[in-house]
Amino acid sequence: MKTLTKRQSEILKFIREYSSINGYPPSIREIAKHFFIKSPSGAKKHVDALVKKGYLSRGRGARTIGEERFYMDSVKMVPVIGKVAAGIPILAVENIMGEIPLPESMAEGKEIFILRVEGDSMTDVGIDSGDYLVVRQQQTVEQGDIVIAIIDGDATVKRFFKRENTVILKPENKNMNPIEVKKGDFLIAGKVISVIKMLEGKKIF
Amino acid sequence: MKTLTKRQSEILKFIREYSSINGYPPSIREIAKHFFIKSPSGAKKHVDALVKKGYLSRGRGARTIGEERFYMDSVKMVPVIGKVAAGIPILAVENIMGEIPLPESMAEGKEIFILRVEGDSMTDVGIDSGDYLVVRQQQTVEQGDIVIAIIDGDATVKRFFKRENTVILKPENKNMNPIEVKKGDFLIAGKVISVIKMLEGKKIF
DNA sequence: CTTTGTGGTATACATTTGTTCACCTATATT
DNA sequence: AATATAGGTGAACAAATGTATACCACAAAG
Repeated sequence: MKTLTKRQSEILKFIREYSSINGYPPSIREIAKHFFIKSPSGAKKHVDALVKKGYLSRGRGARTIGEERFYMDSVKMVPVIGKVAAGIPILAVENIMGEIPLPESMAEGKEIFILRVEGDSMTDVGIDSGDYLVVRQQQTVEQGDIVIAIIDGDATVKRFFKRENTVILKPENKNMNPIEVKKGDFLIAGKVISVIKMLEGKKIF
Repeated sequence: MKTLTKRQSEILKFIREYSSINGYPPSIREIAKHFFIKSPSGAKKHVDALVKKGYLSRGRGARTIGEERFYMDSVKMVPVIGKVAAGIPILAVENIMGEIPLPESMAEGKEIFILRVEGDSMTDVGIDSGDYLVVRQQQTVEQGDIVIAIIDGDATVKRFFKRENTVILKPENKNMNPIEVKKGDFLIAGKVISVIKMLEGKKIF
């Protein structure tokens, strides 16, 4: 990647910060204003230079500065699900808070999403409140799998056991008791395939 | 959060996909064009509705549709460290097995690396053999931090406690005893900032 | 029955924004 | 000395974009 002048790198930094805060990039004139450049063409030259050097891309109309992000093909963008709204499918836009990149090896399969854990139902297997779960959406799970079950519109993490006519959803926490539910009274949203713990208390979003 | 009509949710989805691909949001007219709506005001009404319901925000000029609480994390490549070779700095090329992409929010800071856990010294806090640790390289750690300590060239995970002239490295496992080491007999390679558990037994490499 | 929300067409207009051109000043390179 | 790159000013213009208004139709809620 070609090197940038001090000024160019200041301007790239501003564009990134602005985009991150607002969700859309600055206009040429806004860049000029921020750096006290009195003419739009002054700012435009910097943007042109950054495009030429491969740091930015441009579209046609107004305010179309894009950041050139070239992900390797091993990167997969995975949606992060917020509060699950009752009745709405878990992967509906209403539930998606954002997307984060994960390596393919952590997110193999088609319908992968991430959920934030609330509650202490699985502390005995190292899944604590605030942790993030990588979940593969699937209806059929196997004996003993850790699953996301939706009961009364609420998403819960439990270990799955099948009985003859019912299903046992067992919390991995000595202080909590397993729940026995009939088929039809719950939905399996998917299987937990990995757990991400943020030890410094940070949130992904 | 208020529910969306089918149409509104289609349009929100389009705006997110467009923004994710281009780095800037679509214009009102581009939305109209995509959905074969023949008048810009037709599309504008949908955007207005999405703003009113709290899913979008707007700025002043052209192409200023912002996404309320929608985040796209950027990618950071993080090296995965294999067996730590005695005497060689942990981040030396000899120790690096490969790199995986992680979101910035999981890998904040300069010198981040990933280690695979071997052994059961931290099972009581949910860190099991085979898990991956995201570690920030730093010499100074605080009371109670989970750290990577190098003793006799071997990397081990322990909880760190400082005494007057020694340091206690405590395994979080009821069956194991804390080790007391003198300053100089060990090295702090870094602090564990997050844990990744692969439940299906897969390896990152 | 009236109101509200949804979803749309059509037209006109104001504003923002991008772009170009001419010209200026440095600094570094050939 | 000539040339390229970086950084900038100023004015004029073209294009893209947002907005307002009027009007239509349908469905749900009061």
